Amino acid sequence: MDGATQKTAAGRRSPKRPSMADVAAMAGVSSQTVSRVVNNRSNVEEETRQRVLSAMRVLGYRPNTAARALVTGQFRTLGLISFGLGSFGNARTVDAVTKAAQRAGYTVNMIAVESQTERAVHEAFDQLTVQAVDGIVVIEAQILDTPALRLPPDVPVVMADGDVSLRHPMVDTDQALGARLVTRHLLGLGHETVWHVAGPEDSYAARRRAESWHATLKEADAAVPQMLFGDWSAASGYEAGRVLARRPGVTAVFAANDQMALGVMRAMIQAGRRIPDDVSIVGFDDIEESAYLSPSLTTVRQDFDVLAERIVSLMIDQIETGTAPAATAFVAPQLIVRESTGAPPPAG
Amino acid sequence: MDGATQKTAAGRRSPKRPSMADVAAMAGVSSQTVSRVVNNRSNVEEETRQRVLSAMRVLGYRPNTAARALVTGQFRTLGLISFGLGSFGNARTVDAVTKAAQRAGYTVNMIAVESQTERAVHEAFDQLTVQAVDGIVVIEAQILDTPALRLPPDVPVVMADGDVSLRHPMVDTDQALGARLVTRHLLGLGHETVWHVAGPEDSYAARRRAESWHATLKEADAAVPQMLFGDWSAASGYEAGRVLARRPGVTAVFAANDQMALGVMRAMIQAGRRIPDDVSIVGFDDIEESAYLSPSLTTVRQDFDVLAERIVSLMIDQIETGTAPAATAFVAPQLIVRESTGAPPPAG
DNA sequence: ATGGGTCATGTTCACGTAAACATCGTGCGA
DNA sequence: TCGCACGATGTTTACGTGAACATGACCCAT
Repeated sequence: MDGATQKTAAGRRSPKRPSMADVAAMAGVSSQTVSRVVNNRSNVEEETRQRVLSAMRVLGYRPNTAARALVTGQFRTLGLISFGLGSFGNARTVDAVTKAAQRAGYTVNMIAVESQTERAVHEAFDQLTVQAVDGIVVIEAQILDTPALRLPPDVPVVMADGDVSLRHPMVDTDQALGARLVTRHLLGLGHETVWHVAGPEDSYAARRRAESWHATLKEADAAVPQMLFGDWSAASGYEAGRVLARRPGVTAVFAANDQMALGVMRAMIQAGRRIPDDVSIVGFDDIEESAYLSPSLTTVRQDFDVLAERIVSLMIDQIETGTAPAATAFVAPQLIVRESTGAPPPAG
Repeated sequence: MDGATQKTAAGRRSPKRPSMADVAAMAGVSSQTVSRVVNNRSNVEEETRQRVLSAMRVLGYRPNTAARALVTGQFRTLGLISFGLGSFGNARTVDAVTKAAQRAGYTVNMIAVESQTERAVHEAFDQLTVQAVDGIVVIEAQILDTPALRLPPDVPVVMADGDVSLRHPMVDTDQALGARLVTRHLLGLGHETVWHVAGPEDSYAARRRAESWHATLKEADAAVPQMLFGDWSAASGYEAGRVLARRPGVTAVFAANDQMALGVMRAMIQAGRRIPDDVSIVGFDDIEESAYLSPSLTTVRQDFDVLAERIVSLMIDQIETGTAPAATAFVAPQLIVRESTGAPPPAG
């Protein structure tokens, strides 16, 4: 808790880990030669290399990251900031980024911002810069909206789900395309218009989906009904669904994610509406459950693996070249048509 | 890709970060005094401390983790190993552990093992020990079953979902209690017996749930039907559900997680069975969706936050005392009764 | 044959921090 | 009044690595 406690916290590892010097002594070479072997330099004679390698094996040598980082200034670690793994999209993104980073030889350091109070956000970033990272991936860029948040100017940043106006490279699913596919699909089935249950107002992804839904309706000369807002949760979708169920003439609902869609479905079913006979419902994300609901849910599938690959490669470019590419990359999503959508009821 | 590339990867941060020496110079003290201020030592005069603090602020000083770790041998970082965030339980556990670790001043370094081949597991652990961590949390202890995997003997380990036989402290939900609650609930409703769709055979959690289901049936003198196996996915639950739907007399099914329960539900509904009138179905996990299914799903809720708190505190105990408590802690889960369970059909 | 270039290897040093030890002043008890 | 303990601060050093530079052997072209 205080200074004294920290002093006792030294956690002695009894048999001191072997260092390069130990390996060098056993192999009968200088520690610099060991360093060359460890780093795969070309200018080491094969026989020497083998001798060093076997000494390393015998002693169980592991390079000391701290010492290496101290010298090179690199940590081969990425920081990852989000509001947590609660939402499907976040969890999938974090999972995919972690795996992509691993493939590139980087480790991922996770930071969860528990609330968007200025203090919480600051603490998270402090922890990350005090901690050793070569770059920061921001999963939900609204975090950056915190007033007076100054990112350390010398750390590369890549955003997933951000806004072009923020001065960092961004990689995201083409949310607008996804929403357009949904809206056109429903209009194409004969629905006069499409209602929308949007995600929270401060989410860039939610905003882009809503804007595109709006634009697509206008393009098609369809009426643009009042939009409802949720917070991504099934509970909020359920609330919105109860409102929509009371409204006659609602034949098609586009929820901004699958969980809200599920809530809408339940509210509709409870109100006696059949899906898709009376109402068509579409989600966004394609969570694993969606294919097994009854009826199964029409939705939009994002390619998180491609997304993550791009994020990581953009990140590593920045780290290795030291320059910030102003790139903004969009990954195309895919409409998955299932049982929850169909033609509007004839009365319609 | 090769050595030469790494050499150019030096990523120069133009304006060198200030070090303790810089702060010391500006404040007119020795760098050791700066160190004392940074570490909150008591023996620094208040006026001096203020002078140092203001110099730190002016220069934007941040302690260098690598240098500190090199000296202290501590990183204030926990390694977290799992198969990824694909499953709900994993994602929730990782999320909660991250947040708990953060509260304790630790950062979390995630490693995903992509497959359980010996090579993949080894790579993951190598990355983690090369990387700097003070301890390792293993989310799915089957990872440790990999033959010839030698954990570095000097790194503290805590398992979530492991087996007592493995020589590490473990913290887990009381899976046996959860399964017993489910089985008793169904028997109490009048079902003659309960069928079980288990998780994969190599999962300790799945095994404990299955064993407890079995034992509870025997205690009640109920017949113990043949157990089916899934892989946690809704798809595998669906397959199992199709098998069960063909079988007359199946009135109650306990699936080892909610996603498989969902698959079973869909198969039953497709086969024309009504839930819960004809068949009762129970899951495990209480994923967010379960409350909003139609019918909503009876399930078992795990307390991931308590779990994570215990994991982290056990971890930190080990790190700070250097000793491994042989503790095994179980966290009690809770049965959540919803619409998917009811009395068996009168035909019986 | 001799000088310059190349390759394997060794030596020295810096990175930024905290521990261990040294120094200096100050106050207090005998 | 003297000596000693204690508190504030400074000095030296180790931590493990990789960069820069140094050394020596050997080869090839003139």
